[in-house]
Amino acid sequence: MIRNLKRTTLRDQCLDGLRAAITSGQLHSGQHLVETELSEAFGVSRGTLREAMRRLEQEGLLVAGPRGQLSVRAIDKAELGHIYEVRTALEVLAAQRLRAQPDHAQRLAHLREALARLQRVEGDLGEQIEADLDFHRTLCEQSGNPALLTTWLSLEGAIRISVMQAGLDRALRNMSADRHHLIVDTLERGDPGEIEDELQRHMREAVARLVSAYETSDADS
Amino acid sequence: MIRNLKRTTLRDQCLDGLRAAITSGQLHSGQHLVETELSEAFGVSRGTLREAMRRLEQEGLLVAGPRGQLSVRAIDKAELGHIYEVRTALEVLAAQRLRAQPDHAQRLAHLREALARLQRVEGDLGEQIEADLDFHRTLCEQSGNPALLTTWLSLEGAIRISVMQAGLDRALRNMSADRHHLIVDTLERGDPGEIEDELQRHMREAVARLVSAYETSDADS
DNA sequence: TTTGACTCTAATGTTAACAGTTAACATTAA
DNA sequence: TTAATGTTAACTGTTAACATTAGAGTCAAA
Repeated sequence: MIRNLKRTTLRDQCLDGLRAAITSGQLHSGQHLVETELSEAFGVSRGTLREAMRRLEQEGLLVAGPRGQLSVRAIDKAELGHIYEVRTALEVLAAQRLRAQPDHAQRLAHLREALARLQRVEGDLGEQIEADLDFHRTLCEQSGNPALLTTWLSLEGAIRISVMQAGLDRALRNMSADRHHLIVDTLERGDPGEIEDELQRHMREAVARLVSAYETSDADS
Repeated sequence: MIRNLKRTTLRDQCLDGLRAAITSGQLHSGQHLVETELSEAFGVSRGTLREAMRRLEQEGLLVAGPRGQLSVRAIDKAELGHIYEVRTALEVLAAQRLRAQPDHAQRLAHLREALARLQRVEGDLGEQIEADLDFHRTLCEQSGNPALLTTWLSLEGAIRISVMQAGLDRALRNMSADRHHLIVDTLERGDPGEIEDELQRHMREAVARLVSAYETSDADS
């Protein structure tokens, strides 16, 4: 099979590298990023790095301070709630649209696949968060609405930061494939109201988990 | 009175200038943008311009072709439908959240203000589209959820391009303040289902208008 | 007519250096 | 001692130049 070869620019490598560093916690929330240090660390020039940073800025992973100084975004409890409110609305729409597709059986199969992966990696914290996000991303992909996926992706960075801030271990405690099983089952049954309720509940619980982690870390400090 | 001086970087000026050029139709859909030409036109270096372009790329106003060549995004009928589907979901959420705020009366007042402007400019095409977007943006602002506004803004560029492609005159024909009056009235009455239905209808009609404009221009060509 | 090698050009990718600004520290004078 | 004023170091804003590559065009040989 002949595929398009992918050309990878330094800028894109920086982008991926930075994103990974942030979402893995190597660069923690609030940390100030110095262009000169980073460009040296990546072995690229400042101009190249800056383009990547501008992108991350708009993705919501970085925020600009008064003098243009970029730092890793910190997300408080209120913002977390707001983000998940939007996220929920998007995924509810995704579920409804998926259901309305003529080939929804096939699309559901993709979702079941993502679910299977989620079960497979149960126990591995790093993999589990990836599998979880993958499941929800798949839901948006299979909605048949690319704009919906794009919009969801614009929230993904912020979601990852929230999880990272809450602490991987805390965030994932009580988080299992079972809950996602419920979503797929509900989707299969196909009652729109039921689907919405199930997703609302799923998200509400996720927020509660993350917020509680915030509070215990508040107590620590 | 001594005020804080407004610090405006060249990058941000380029950003605004480019956005304006695109959404005003000076740069038409599909047009290829050459860095060297633009940087010369703006009187800035390529590096500075590139940062602005990267941002517009992620805003969805520009798309990158092979070898990184950026051109003004063209939106087809299918994409238009997808975008408005997401937009509708966001605004429905905004309306529901606005309604749930403790000071929703005050927030509704802001919306009425935007409505008044819409009535005031009736007739002036350029102003009308601005007032229309302003109304819907205000709805998101007054939802009390900043993340919702941010997400909506990430669609605004694409929406403007759609309108521009459809042609200002065609897009705005049949578009009146009356229809927005209905939204506010429904919001005031406060029945969630009714609010959703009204917004759905509003958007469905908007898409129909825009798509019909596409088709007549298809016939022209 | 087509293929292949070659050149040339135009555009983006990338870099290094310069300029301006801020914040912290050192110095001086009252 | 302290408050005002140099002074310096660090960082971002900005630029100009160099590197690389896709694409068009040319031309000769099969």
